[in-house]
Amino acid sequence: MHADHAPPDPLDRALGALAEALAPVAGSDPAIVRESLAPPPKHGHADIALAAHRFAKQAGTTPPELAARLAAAARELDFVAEAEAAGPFCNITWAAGRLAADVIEAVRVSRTQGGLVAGSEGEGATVVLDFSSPNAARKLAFHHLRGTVVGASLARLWEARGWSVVRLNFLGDWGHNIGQLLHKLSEIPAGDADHIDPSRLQQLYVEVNEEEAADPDRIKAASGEWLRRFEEQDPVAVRRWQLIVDSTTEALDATYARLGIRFDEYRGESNYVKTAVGVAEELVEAAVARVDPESGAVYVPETDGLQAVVLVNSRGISTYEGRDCAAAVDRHLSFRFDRSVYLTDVGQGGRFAAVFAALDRAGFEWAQALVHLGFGQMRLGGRKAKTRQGTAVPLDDVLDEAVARAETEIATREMDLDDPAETARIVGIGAVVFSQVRMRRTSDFDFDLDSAVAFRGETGPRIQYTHARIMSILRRADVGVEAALSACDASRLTDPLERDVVLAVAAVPGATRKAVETDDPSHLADAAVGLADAWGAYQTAGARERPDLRVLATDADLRRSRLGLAAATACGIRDIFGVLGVECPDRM
RNA sequence: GCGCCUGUAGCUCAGUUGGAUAGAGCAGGGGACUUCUAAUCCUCAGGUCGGGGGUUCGAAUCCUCCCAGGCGCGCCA
Repeated sequence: MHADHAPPDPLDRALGALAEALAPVAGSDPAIVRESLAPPPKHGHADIALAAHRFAKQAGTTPPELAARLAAAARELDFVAEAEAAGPFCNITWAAGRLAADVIEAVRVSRTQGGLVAGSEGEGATVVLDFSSPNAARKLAFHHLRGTVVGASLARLWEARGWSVVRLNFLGDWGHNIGQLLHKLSEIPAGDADHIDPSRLQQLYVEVNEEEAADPDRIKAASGEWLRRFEEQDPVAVRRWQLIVDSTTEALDATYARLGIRFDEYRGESNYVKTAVGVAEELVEAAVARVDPESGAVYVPETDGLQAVVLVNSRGISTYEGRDCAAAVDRHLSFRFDRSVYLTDVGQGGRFAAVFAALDRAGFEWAQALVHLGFGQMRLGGRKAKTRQGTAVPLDDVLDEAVARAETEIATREMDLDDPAETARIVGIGAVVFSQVRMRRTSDFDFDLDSAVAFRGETGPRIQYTHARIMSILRRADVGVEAALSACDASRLTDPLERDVVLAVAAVPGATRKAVETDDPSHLADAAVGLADAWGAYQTAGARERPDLRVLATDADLRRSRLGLAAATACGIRDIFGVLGVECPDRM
């Protein structure tokens, strides 16, 4: 299943071997047994369980009897510590020392293979990912946050799994708003027109909208006229348009940089305004689209559950959907993708489904590789965070606020840091980023800066803190991560609290696979929380009521074992946060 | 009107495709700093899984009907 050079996954191997051993007893296929293995409810003590109900009839016995037989078979395995029937369930506990040794070794090996999140599903394949999708002349706003952060995370995840990823930003650089600005720029003296400061552009945008509110007819006419001039490649219009786009991307890139994000491609919507008409004609020739005899508009009629799509309006101008079609063609020609992904809010799913289906029926065989991934709607204090001109919350403001709060928090502690401001930046931004990837991709959720930046509970900063505490221990021991992993004798890690940490580390590869399968980085966030929970309980116990669990034990062998576990945990957190886009300071 | 989505603790969310006594975090109560970083940890309390009916050994999960929200539905982007 896994490519040779992907790091080993001991838990996966153990589950596979267990399924192989139990399948004959259950009278079923190993793959089916494997799928049925599930963690028991919280109150149980076992690590993994198999419900015997579904196999009993086939095995010609009752569920409790079969569970007993399964337990007997499981006990024979050297990596199983105990197995027992509890009514119709067979509960299995892994042999702690054995699993720990495999897990630490897997982490050690993974250091040279791209980390615990590495994999090879995407080897040799190219995926184009369209995400963020801002509009010209507007700042990146709060409502762009989710798609931007999740998209960047997916891009890193796919790269870790071998894909060649094209990060593509589809800029809204055409339409009424652009027309307004082309017109408004008439007010700028020619001498200033080499460059427009982003904040100035923003200001012009607000002003022209105010003017339009006061005198709609005049501004709409002027805007339409400028848009037409731009389409005809009028030199003045083209130059103004370029100023707008340059100023916009300058501002956008500054904000993206704060989030550690860069794009490989900016493709503006305006590139497709004309080519979309040609693509629409192709769809008409393929009998997928029609020309409305009355209006002259080109549209794809409603078909089996898919909404109708207008490609060209009655004035002969392409619509957004028409441009989507043209852009899809362009992406195929430019990148020869194996998969072309559009990450937008879930509400646009219907539209994309209709567009993709139209391209497919028109005979573009690559249209099968077009997929829409939706993310849940963001709410701000229970209200819809909508784009309303001028009133949208700039993302930079949110980031500034998060960093400011981290600064305040840092000021209250005694830890002396080389660069408190830099730490505050990492913690504040990390808190915001983590809040976005924590939820399942498709869940709507209510964003509240206070809870995102609370720095306690299931937050980025708490996980960063866990990592920093581990690094602090390694510093005291004067040992590096690699050395600690190599020197570890994991068979000494037998305390239940240590076992929990081992299991949390062991869960990382599986969580990554799940994230890939579901195109959802939140499963990685879960694994990171699991690491922080397990390590936090262990380290705090060692520091308080359980001095026998101190990592820096006097017994040299034990100390080496625990340092190895510490290093493995730090690696797990770092590997995951690397994909999620959260930095991990060594001190905080 | 048609279609899709959502409804789980006071709040924000999980729930591994039908399995055991439905889980976390926050907020609330009670504890642990001479100790490897208290941005931590331990503990308690908190639920008719929106409601009714159905399917079966077994339902938060599948079917159906209601109720309450949200989103989309041929010339906006």
